[in-house]
Amino acid sequence: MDFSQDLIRGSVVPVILAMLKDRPMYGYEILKLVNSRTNGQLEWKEGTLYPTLHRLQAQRYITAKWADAPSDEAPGRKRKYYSITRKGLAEFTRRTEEWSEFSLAVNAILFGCTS
Amino acid sequence: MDFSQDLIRGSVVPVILAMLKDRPMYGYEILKLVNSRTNGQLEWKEGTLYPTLHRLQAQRYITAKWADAPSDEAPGRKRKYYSITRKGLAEFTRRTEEWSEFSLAVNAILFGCTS
DNA sequence: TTGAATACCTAGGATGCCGATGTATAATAT
DNA sequence: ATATTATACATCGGCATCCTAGGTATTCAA
Repeated sequence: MDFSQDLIRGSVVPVILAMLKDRPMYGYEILKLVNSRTNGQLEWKEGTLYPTLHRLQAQRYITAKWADAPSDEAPGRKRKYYSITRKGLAEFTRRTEEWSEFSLAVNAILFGCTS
Repeated sequence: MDFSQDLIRGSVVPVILAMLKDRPMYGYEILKLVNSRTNGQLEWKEGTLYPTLHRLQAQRYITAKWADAPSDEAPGRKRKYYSITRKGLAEFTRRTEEWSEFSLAVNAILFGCTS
C-alpha cells in the first residue's frame, strides 16, 4: 500500500518528534528508521524530511548540531544530529493527543458506530 | 480539540464516501452530520466541502441531482443530492483500507511497539 | 423587518509533499 | 583504476487542497 500525500501530511511532524523523543538522531537515520519500523509503509522522501526538520528547528521544537559519526560506525563522516527541546516535547504530547482523538473520530465514521 | 489542516486533508474524501455509502445526501446535510457525529471534533468548512464534492463528481465517484426537499421537512427548498457510484464504492473500500493500514503504522511509531 | 438558519457557490492565499536535481564522501564492485 | 552504489546533506518549483472571505437566494421566527 502506497499512502496518499494527504495522509502523509498529517503524520510527518508527530512521527519525527516521536523519534527524537527517545534519542538524538540525524536526518538520514530518521528516514531509514521510519521506513523499516513500518515495513516500508511510511516511505518519506528526502524532499519531505529535510525541509520539515528545518521548519521544526525554526520553531524551536528541535535543535541541530553537526558532529562526527562514531568511528566504529562511519568514520570520517559528518552528520547533523537533531535533539528534541522541552518545547518540542510539549508539542509532541499535544500532537499525539490530537492524533488519537482525530483517528477515533475518523474511525467512528468510517466503521459505523452510529449508535 | 481543533484538528490541524494537515490532519483534515487525509480524511475528507473517505468520510464523504462513507456518508454517501448509506444513502444519498445533500452537501449542507453532510456538513452538519459530520459535525454532530463527531461531537464537533471534525468541523469542516463549506469552502472545503463543496469544492471536494465537485471534484468527486468530476472523478465519477459520486453523482449529483437537484431535487425538492421533502414537503414535511423543508417545503419549497431545492437541494443538490449526491449519490455514490459503483466506482465510488470501490474507491471507498480502497480508501478505508488505506486509512486502516496508515493509522496502524502511525500508532506503531507514536505509541512505541518497537518490538 | 430584521436576523438567523438553510442551502448553494467561488476566488485567492497559504501551506506542505514530492520529483528533480545538486553537492560531497565512503564503500564496494568490476 | 574506475564505476557504481550507499551514505548524508540540501533546495526549488509544481501541484493539490484547506480555509478565509465573500457572494446569492430562500424560509422562518422574533
